Amino acid sequence: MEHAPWSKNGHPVAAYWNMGCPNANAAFAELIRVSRRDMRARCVMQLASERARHVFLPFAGWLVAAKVDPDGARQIVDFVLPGDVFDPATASTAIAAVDVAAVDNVQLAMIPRKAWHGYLETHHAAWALSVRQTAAGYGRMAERMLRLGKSSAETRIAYAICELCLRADPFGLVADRAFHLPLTQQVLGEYVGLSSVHVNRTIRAMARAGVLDYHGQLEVIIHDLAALAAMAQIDPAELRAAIIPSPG
Amino acid sequence: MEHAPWSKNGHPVAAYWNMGCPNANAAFAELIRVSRRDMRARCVMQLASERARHVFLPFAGWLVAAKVDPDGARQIVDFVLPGDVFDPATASTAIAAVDVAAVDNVQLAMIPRKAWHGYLETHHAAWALSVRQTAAGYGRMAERMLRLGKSSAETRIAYAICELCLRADPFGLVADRAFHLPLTQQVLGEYVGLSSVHVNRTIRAMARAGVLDYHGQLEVIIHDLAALAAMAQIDPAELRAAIIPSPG
DNA sequence: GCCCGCCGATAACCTGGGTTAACGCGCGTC
DNA sequence: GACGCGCGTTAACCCAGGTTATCGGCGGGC
Repeated sequence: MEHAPWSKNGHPVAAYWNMGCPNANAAFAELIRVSRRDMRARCVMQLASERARHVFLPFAGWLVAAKVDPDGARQIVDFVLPGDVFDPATASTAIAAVDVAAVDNVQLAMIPRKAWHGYLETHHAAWALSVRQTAAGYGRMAERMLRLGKSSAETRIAYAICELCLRADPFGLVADRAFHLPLTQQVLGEYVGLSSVHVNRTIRAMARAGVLDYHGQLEVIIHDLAALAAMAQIDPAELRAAIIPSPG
Repeated sequence: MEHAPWSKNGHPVAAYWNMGCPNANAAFAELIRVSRRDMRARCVMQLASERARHVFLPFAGWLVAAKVDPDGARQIVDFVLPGDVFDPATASTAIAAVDVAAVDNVQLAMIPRKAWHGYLETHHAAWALSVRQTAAGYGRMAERMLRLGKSSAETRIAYAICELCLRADPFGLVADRAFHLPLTQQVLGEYVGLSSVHVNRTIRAMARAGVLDYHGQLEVIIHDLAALAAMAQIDPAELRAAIIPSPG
């Protein structure tokens, strides 16, 4: 992993949010400069129902937005990938709806919410991108809710793999059909609403069926994309359009 | 139900979105005037993955945002209540993420998306309200996702009743603890991810336990709010803050 | 008036996935 | 090098909730 990627204008995340506008570039760089952080895996940065002070913008590594129920079971509401900006605020904007934590080691910016919203109000292209990101997040949650409510374990897991593969792709993390999810089976289970044991059963069965291959820590190789998409009950192109915020 | 409520300045939904500003008032009234509709129960106004042309603003009656899976099972992603503005667009903003349909008979405005977004850009208070509504919707989905993924039937249903009671309240539809949900048990099941049979089993058990009372078509009376909140695993005040977009 | 379709209510039966427990492996610590 | 711990893997058991079927009531259409 490269060193301090946000300091480089050429970093894909910076380019994504600057959108080539030198004016925005300076303002954005200043926002980042003062709010960059490194966090270790599992570090919790925001607790649900505490004050929401920052939006989160990872440059490298993944975050989770999650809720924990009284018995300690965790449901992951969404992953936050490099380039995504995540605002945990609820209706009463001072309070966070969810916990935010690092999945793996993360380089990110924790930007004060007011500063970020000020940036959006004065930089129209960034604002428009933010609107598309929000809509994309809504689309993802709708898709996942459908599967959480109605679908078999196989469908849920196949869908999660498709979704995360698509989302990981824009920043070139995916070579062909082989890619790395920085997730334990436990965490994947918290995402799709299954126990880690059943995640294991299901993934193994998919591997046995020749649909995909994987090695520890979810190093995934998709062998039969058509079959995987069928299990996930999606059309890859359509899902991409619904779920990936296109820049520009 | 009163006649053509949108034509009256005093209508609570209009007041909510005008926020007393006479300028906004006129612009808002014009938006509504040209886009108002009446729809019968179950009428579908938007199909997922078709072009998203309108935002939906009900004045009376409820809408659903839902997805249908290949076997025809429907998952309700969110309800749209009087005063809520719902934009079904995805990441590629031309396409809708979800179906939108009327739950019961509905009086609403179907406002062209561009016109609505233009209104928001030129009326700051309305824009701020819209941001809070979006955040509230996110908070609701996060809460419901937690329960879809992890919780028992009892918890899911108790939560749904609490949520819908809170949301129905702001427009004075709730007298004490008695209120009406315009839902069949089938529809409630599609909301919480349960079969209608199991919804019935669970609600009956709750009634037998003295927590609530109800009569056909979900005419609900809450007898023991504390017990219901405990089942739902919520604190009512906290949930309200997270989920209800306060005006102003 | 009759018919029909929708909804609530229940019972009987079945299964997908949770739970628990046990084992092996790789990695970091001391 | 020994130990501990997190993770993947598998097997055995069990139950919450799905499925199917049946019945009664109610409202709407003709």
